[in-house]
Amino acid sequence: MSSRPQSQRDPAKGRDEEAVRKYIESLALTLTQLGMQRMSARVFAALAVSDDSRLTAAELSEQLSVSPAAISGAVRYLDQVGMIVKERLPGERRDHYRLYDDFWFASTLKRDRMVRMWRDATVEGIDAVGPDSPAGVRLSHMVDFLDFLVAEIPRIFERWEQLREQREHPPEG
Amino acid sequence: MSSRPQSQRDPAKGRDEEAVRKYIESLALTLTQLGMQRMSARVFAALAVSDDSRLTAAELSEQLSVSPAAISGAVRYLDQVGMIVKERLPGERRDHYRLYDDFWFASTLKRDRMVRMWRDATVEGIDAVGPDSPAGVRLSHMVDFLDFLVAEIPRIFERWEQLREQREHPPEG
DNA sequence: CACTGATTTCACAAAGTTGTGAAGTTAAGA
DNA sequence: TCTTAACTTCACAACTTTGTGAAATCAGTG
Repeated sequence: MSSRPQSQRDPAKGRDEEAVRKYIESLALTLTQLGMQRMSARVFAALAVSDDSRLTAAELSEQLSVSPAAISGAVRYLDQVGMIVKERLPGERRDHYRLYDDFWFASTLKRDRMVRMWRDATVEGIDAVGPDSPAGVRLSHMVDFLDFLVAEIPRIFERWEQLREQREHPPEG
Repeated sequence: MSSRPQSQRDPAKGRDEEAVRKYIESLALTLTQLGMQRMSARVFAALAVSDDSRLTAAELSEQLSVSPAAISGAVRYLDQVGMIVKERLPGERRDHYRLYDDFWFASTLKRDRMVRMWRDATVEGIDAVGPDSPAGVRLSHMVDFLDFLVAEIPRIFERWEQLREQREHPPEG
């Protein structure tokens, strides 16, 4: 019993397609719980494991076993939030969808926008309950925290960039 | 025309109930878009604007115009993720639900758990596509970033605590 | 220990979301 | 300009989620 009957790694391809499919669904599930639409999450995951992070709608449709219509809707969303680009080389029939390498920024910028919305809504609330009431004071603290967060997000990414650069060009050659 | 006919600020109460209700819905909407369940978001918002951040199920039910059953479900969730506490003073009939003042921690800890899940799922993915394939390299970078994030989150809160302390006890008395 | 008010659970109805097939639109190549 | 492959849009059906009323459970109080 040294072979794996169901989850077989094909030496030619170098990847265990069964496990890849499982991973796609597992990553998609996590992203869904984080608030991403189901199909968009699956498309995202499929692109992430594709070797050149670039697939056509037809390939996505086949790999995920869904209709082209579903792909169309999913990529529209991913495009809007800036996580993928649609590419068509001159003289080509089909679009390719590419994952942004720095999609972290894109997805986090979206969250940043939400925090700002939260903050702005809360400022309205302070006025409504009265700035000096206990609730008003509490809401003011909330705004302080949200302002802090908004200011902090760019710093986090700076730090990540630094760290990445250090890894790619270590101090000692 | 110096009075506001619909959105009236009652001097006795010191708050514009109409505007408060609007704020509750607006905050709830934002939180929903951030991934919180609708009713839980409304309960959270209602507690945030209540003067002592403490309401009974009946009060919540009335203020939000929903059944006690709906409140029951919403507070169960909020309790699970640690954003509220259920309190009943000895010799009382009804529970009070209180907003954690440092609910930021709770809500962010939940997100932290998600990031870890994402990270762990991705490690599985690396094995599936082969660590040396282009996809494998890309997924490794993803893991690096997620590890960075997980490490960063506690530091952010440390910084917030410092800032808050400075505000409350400024260097010059 | 029975009574009563409060909360939770459960089955179901209403509302919302998601993916499909089919029809419509766009653009490359003859 | 016509043909055709590829993508998008739309109405609808399947599925999921959410909130309700009614019944059950729980906890104080006489």
